[in-house]
Amino acid sequence: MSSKLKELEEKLDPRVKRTRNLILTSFQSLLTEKGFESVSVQDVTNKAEINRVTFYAHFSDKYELLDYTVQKAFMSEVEKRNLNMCSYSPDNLRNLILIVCEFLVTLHSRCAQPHEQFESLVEGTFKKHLFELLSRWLKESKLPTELPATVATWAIYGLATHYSHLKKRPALETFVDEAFPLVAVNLEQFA
Amino acid sequence: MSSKLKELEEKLDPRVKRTRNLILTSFQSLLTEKGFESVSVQDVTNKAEINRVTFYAHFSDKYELLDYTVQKAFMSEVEKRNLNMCSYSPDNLRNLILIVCEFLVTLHSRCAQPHEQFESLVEGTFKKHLFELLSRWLKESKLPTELPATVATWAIYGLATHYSHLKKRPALETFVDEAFPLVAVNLEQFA
DNA sequence: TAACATAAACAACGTATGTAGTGTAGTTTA
DNA sequence: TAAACTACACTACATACGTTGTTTATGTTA
Repeated sequence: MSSKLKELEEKLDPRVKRTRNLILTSFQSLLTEKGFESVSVQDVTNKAEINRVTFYAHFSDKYELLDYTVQKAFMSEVEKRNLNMCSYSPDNLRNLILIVCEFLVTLHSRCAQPHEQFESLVEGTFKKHLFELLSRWLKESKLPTELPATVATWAIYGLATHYSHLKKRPALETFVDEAFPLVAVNLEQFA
Repeated sequence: MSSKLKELEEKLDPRVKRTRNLILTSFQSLLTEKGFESVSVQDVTNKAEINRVTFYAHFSDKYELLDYTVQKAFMSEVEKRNLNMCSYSPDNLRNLILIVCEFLVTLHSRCAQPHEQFESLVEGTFKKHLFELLSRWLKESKLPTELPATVATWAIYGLATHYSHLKKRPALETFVDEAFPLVAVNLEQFA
């Protein structure tokens, strides 16, 4: 899945790779500086030292750029922890919850004044991939998996959002201990 | 809560009420015609026959307008079914799930090509109110309610989104029968 | 009804967006 | 290495956004 994506990316024209990376890194550093809402396409292309029009050859707008960024970040996390090709187990679930929490905490620290609109956008992208992953985990089951996978996806993302918004965050492990059973109830039949 | 809001609105300058209504109805009909993404502030004010600048005296942008619209719609649904001031019971939960599903189905029928960004925005607003409602339901409990309320909020909204996106939707009652236990597991301790 | 307060209209401005056309320079393939 | 391809730069344009200042009209209060 994501390895296919990598292959595709590696075969690209070096100019394209270069430009895309310039856009990505400029975008990320601007995100930390000023926050998503106040970053313009102009800003990105200025920092990347490319022409503004070139930007539109790669992304249709800054929302698609955000999408792409989030997707890349999530996939690299998942691969790092080898969660991509496994099936449901309590341990895997714990790790997954953990990843999502970490991801959102990091996101908040790396993005100045993350406002609602921004978070909504990230959420949409992120959940899509989370759902795919969970569906893969439950795939071998003979039971219907759509609804449990849906509930789990949303519950995990919801809990992680909650955690990342707390003023005084407890230790991540502590939180995951509390959160885990709330998600696991509906998945245990697949263990 | 929402009654307070109504009181406030009724004391408004008639000119304000008039203008706001013009904006709201124009917006809604444009939503059905062209879909959220392709509606501009200009469009709204043209149809409402007010000056574009006047719009900004009422809403800071079209996103805030959407926010306001969703909020009003949700609250009126909740009040219609008297779900506002009660506490957790299986029956209330069923009705709540039902409302949310209906809301999203209606939304899709009333909005041309609802795209991701649009749905994300609706979701943000909607979940905020859903969470408040559920928290109110669980309030009297001595148990901690934050995490269960969070999970329930997200699970309900997730399931409703899933339902509203199905090509061939089963009868609403049937779906709610399936969905209900997945949400209720974590709330039964409050019954 | 007179005095006051303020909502809305109108004109004008600077900025960001997204698109189109043309030329140039870097990349791939034969 | 020559030919074909295409990513990028640059110019230009039409459109939408959000704000400011001024005037007019409508509503409120004394």
